[in-house]
Amino acid sequence: MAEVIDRRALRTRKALHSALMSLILRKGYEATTIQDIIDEADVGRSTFYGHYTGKEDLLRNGFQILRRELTDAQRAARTGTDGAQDEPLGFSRAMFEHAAGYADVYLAMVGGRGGVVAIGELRKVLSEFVRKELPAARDDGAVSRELVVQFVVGTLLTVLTWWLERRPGLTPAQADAMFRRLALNGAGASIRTRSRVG
Amino acid sequence: MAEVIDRRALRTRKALHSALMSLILRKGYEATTIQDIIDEADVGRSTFYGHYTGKEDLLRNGFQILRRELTDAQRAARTGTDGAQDEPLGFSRAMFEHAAGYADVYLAMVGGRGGVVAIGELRKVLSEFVRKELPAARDDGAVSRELVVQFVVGTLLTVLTWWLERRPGLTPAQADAMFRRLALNGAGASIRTRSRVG
DNA sequence: ACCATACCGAACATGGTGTTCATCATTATA
DNA sequence: TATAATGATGAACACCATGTTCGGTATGGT
Repeated sequence: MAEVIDRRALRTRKALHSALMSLILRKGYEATTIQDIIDEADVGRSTFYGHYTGKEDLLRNGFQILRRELTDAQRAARTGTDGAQDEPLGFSRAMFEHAAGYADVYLAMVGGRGGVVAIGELRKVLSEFVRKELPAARDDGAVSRELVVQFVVGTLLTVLTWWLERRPGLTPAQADAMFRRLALNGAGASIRTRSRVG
Repeated sequence: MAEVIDRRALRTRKALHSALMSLILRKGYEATTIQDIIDEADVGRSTFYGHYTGKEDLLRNGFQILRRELTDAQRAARTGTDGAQDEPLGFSRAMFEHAAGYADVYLAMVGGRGGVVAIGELRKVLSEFVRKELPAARDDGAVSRELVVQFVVGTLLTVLTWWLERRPGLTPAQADAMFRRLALNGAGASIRTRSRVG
C-alpha cells in the first residue's frame, strides 16, 4: 500500500520522525507543536500536511516501523539460539535487546513523555506479542486470560521504564531476568519478610 | 494554607471539578478545552483563571482531595476490622472499596482518558501508600526495592483498569483478590500449563 | 534533457489562550 | 438591615498554533 519511492519523500519523513523524537525527549509529546516539528526538521508547513494529517498521525506511523522491527528481531532470535524459544514468556529477551539498541526511542515513548498515544500504541504492540506467547493458557476461574495479558504487558512496561530511566547501566539480560521473575513469581518473595510460605 | 471560606468560591470550584470529570469521560482530557469546561460549568472565563492557572492545575487539585479521602478510608479500615491490617499489601482492599464508590471518577482517570497528568498523579498517590506498606522489605540483590514498588503500583493500576472497564460487575473483594494473587505470586500458575514447578 | 512530483513559503480564516477591567451580585458582619 | 468586601461576569484584547490553498522552485526518475 502506497509504496514510497522518491528519495525526497523518504528524506522528509525521516527528518520528521527524528525531529519528533528529539522534541519528545526535550519537552514531551503534548507540549510539542507542529510548528516545533517542522522547524526542527526544516520542512515546509504544507509539506508536513502532505505526508501526515497531524502529529498523532506521525507518531502512530512510527509504531508501524517499530512493530516491523520487533517482529524481525523476534524471528531472528527464535531461529538463532534455539532451545530457549519455548520457555514461558520467551519473547521478552529479544525485546529488551531491541530496546537497548534504540534506547532513545524507547525512552521517548515510555514514562509519560510520549503522551497517552505513545503508551497506548506501545501497549497494543506488546499485547500482540504477549497474546501470541500465551496461546494455550488455561482460563482458570481465578484470573481471566485477558487480565493475565494486561498484567504481563504492564509488568513489561514497568521494568522497561525503570531500567531505562533509573538503571541504564544494567544489561538487557539482567533487565529481562527481573521481568521474568516478577511476571512469573510476583513480588511475594521480596515482600514477605517475617511470614513463611504457607 | 489558603483557607477557602466563601460559599461562592466553593460552588465555583465544585462546578469546575465536576465539569472536568464529565468532559474527561465524554471526550478525554487532552481534547477537553478550557472553553468546554467553563461552558459546562457555566462559569465566566476570568472566574476560572481566578481559581486555577489552567486545566492541569484544576486536575492536579482534584488529586489532593482524592489523596485525603483515600487516607481517611485507609485509617477507617485499619481501625475497623483489625486483624487483616498487617497482611502484606493490606492497604489494597480499602482502595478497591473506595474506587467502587467513586467509579466514575476513577474511570475518568484510568486507561488514558485522563491523559498523562492523571495517570502520573494517580501513580504518585498510590506509590506513597505502597511505600508505606513495604517499610522493611529487604532489598535482595535480585530486585531493587523501588522496582518492587513500581511493580506493585503497576499491577494495582492494571487490575483497577481491567475491573472498571471490562468487569464492572465484580465486587471490590473479588478485584482485590486478583490483585493480591498477581502481585504476590505472579502469573506463573496461569501460564505454565505443561511444565512442572521445578 | 524532460517531465513528473515533491518541496517551499506566504497568506488566510479559525479557534483556543491568558489577561485586563469596569460592572454587577452575593456574602459576612456590625 | 445597611455596608464594605469579595467573588463573578462578560466583553475586549493580543498572541499563537492549526489546517488549508496556491503559484513558483528544486530535485528526482527515466
